[in-house]
Amino acid sequence: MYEVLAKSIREKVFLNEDEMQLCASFFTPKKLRKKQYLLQEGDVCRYTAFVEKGALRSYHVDKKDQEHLIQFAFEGWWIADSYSFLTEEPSAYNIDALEDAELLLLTLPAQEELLLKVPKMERYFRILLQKSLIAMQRRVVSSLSYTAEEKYIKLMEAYPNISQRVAQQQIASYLGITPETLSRIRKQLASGK
Amino acid sequence: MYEVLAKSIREKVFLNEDEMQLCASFFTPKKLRKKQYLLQEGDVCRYTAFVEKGALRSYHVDKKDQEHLIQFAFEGWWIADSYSFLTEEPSAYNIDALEDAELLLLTLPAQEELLLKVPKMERYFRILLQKSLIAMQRRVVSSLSYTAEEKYIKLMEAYPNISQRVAQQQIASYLGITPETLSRIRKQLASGK
DNA sequence: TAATCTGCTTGATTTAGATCAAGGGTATTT
DNA sequence: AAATACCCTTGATCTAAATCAAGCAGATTA
Repeated sequence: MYEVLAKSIREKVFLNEDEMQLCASFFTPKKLRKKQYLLQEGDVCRYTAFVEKGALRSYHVDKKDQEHLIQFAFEGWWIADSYSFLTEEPSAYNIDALEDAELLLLTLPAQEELLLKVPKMERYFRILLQKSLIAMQRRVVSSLSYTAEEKYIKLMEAYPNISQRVAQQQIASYLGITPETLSRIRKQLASGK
Repeated sequence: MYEVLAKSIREKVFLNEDEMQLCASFFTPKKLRKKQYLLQEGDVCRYTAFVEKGALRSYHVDKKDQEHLIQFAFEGWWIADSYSFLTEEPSAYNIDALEDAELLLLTLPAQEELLLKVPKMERYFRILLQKSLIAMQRRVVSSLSYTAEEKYIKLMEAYPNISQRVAQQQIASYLGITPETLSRIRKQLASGK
């Protein structure tokens, strides 16, 4: 159950077996069925979730009822609404499972105690956040600088297997375009290059 | 010279005077004139900069020579191209001063040593990154979910004084719209609401 | 097996915002 | 004080992508 997490941690900091065990003890395992919510708009985000298996997404629903995908999370990734998690204010986002999933949940008090007992984990989270920030920043640049087609190509280069895991409408939502536009782009790329 | 930094640190972690002094010793002060570069595209980003005074921006120039503003940085903020800083690969971005500025620079080796000598700073940087990530995420949601006008209104709500500090074209670039469109939006909002 | 969903495609039309172009005001430079 | 640069505004036109609308194939359910 904790292999993926242990691997994620060991890539960034050195923990001995005891520390790793202690660390694991702060997490609660949870299984999620496809389409099941981990977080619904209006609720406080009580967990940061580590994905051991499966796939989740976080998304925002605008006033025209359109979904906008904020983040995918596959094996080895974390997902949450950090703002709601930290402030305990109701979330404006939703998180649900795109596939059946196995998660390891960490509450805010558990995280705080974990960081007290295993201070090396400060480093783990710092490095993690650094990487997330770089990815987010890249996405901002992408949304500012590129056309729909360029954004799609860049996404496919960065995550070549993503189209095997998630529906095209999810990818369209992530890119900030409509499924129709994505379909036309793919047609265009498939034909005359 | 280090007051703003010391305040930023004390808001997040407790350091005694000695630790604070030690901490400060890893930074190099630097003054930048308006329009002067801190980082140019193609160079490796050798510093993360803490802004003690003044204002900077990071931006990307696309193939049509258009600038896209990634981030503003005023007093108390950090700025860098984290990707280039961490990987030592050439940066795709530029950073320059919007106003004369006073910076405190931290190189990667200096940061590493700082974190070794003052491990509490892991926590400082973690908290900092958490906040940056939340802000970035909000920006992604904004770019996916809102119209130009809504994005502008939200920016003004979040940073009411920004228009006194930076030119409208910079704000337009940050929002991902043209200066013409921003001008029209402002006219619209000023008149009949 | 038929029936209802769900996801994808394709076509016609619309639209938000971009682009192109010009003019005016206010700093900054000479 | 003139010259130059920079920034903002306004108008006319264009365009990438959205919206609206159908139809179809594969999966799920009855």
